[in-house]
Amino acid sequence: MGLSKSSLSAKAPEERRDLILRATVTVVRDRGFAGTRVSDIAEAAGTSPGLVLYHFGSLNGALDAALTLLEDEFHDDLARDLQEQVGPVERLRHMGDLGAGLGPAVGDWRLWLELWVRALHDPGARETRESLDRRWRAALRGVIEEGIACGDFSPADADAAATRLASLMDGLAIQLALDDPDMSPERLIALWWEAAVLELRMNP
Amino acid sequence: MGLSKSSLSAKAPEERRDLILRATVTVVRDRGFAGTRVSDIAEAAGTSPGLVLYHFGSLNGALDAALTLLEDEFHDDLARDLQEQVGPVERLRHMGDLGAGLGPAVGDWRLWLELWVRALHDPGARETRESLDRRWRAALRGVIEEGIACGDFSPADADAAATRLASLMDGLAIQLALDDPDMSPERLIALWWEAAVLELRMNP
DNA sequence: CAGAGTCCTGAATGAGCGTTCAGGATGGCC
DNA sequence: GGCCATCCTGAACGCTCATTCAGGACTCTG
Repeated sequence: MGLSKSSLSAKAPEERRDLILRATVTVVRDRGFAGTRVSDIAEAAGTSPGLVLYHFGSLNGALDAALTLLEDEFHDDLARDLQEQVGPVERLRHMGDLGAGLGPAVGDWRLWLELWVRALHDPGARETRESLDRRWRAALRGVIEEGIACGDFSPADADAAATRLASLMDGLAIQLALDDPDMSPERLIALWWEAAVLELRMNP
Repeated sequence: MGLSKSSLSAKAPEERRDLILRATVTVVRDRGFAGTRVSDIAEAAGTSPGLVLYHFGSLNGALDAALTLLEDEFHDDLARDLQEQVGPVERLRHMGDLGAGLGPAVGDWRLWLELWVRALHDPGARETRESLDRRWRAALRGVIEEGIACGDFSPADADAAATRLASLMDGLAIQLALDDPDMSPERLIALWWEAAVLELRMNP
């Protein structure tokens, strides 16, 4: 029995660390930052509270590390996802799908809400939030410019249109995250797409 | 000295209760729901922790009561504010100002963020959130219909336009609440108004 | 195979905080 | 004036955690 126990311990510390990180994201997702305890993370990761602190120094350290993991994955997923699409119209449409939670890139909007509130009080979270937002908006802006270049889009003001479409997505997604009965992924996509058509004066 | 102390106590309990409620809102505004302690509220209200519990039963009771106070005031302020404006265009413009934080009705968007996150985990907050949202959207919807009736607005889809304009306001306001360097009250107003012009096909 | 370093555990510690409570003051009522 | 209900205080209680720590096990190195 000593063996069976030890087969789990001291084995592949990097894997363990990563496991804990993902467990942290999971716990934050349904408990929120404020409700996440060290023991919750440990339990979700199938390990002991001590190990969480061993790897990350403190609860806050684990939360911060989870945040940066999230940021990196978001970046990679988004870049990969968009590359798979051909042409600005398809890419734009795909960003709508991502916003509706259909892809891995945006993930769960509840996490975004949590991040926003944490950003109100924690400088690290504030930076992560800004960085994530910047990347998302830059991607949107890139798609729009691509569309302008090839004649698919002709917005009156590309900058304003990009900001509005990004903000609209946030606002719609809030309702989705909060399970508002008036919102659904399909409706979000439809509403957002119509706004995009309007803003970008798309050529049919 | 016994007198000077007693002059503050046991005097106007309703006032005291209200004072505590307002103190609660203040504390939540800059500490957040998760960071608000009973002693913070007591200190901000210039009273003792015991009294907070005496009036509201528990910390959560105080937070909930503060939330309903907020909801009522929001409702009253919004109705009054809008009545002071003449015509749908003026009213719509005023709603933009309110969203930018210029009026008392919307108050502080940081509180809205906090409310959203609390709504993720607390049923009471969820209801308050939905109610506030409904009222705000109903007001917007009312203004839009008024504008349609008198020919100022002619949106392709009034429902969709209302939802989008409300959501856009939320999304823009998040950046304002988070002190995003790319956002300011003036920019929010301008961006939102342009969207309204576009969505509602306003007659100039 | 001995020793050292790394990884891991879970019980102990101690701080922070919600809540309780015993008691004091006030104001109204008879 | 005496009495009672209400209002109010702040010290004390007890619980919930984050964090510490002493020790055990594994892996690698020589």
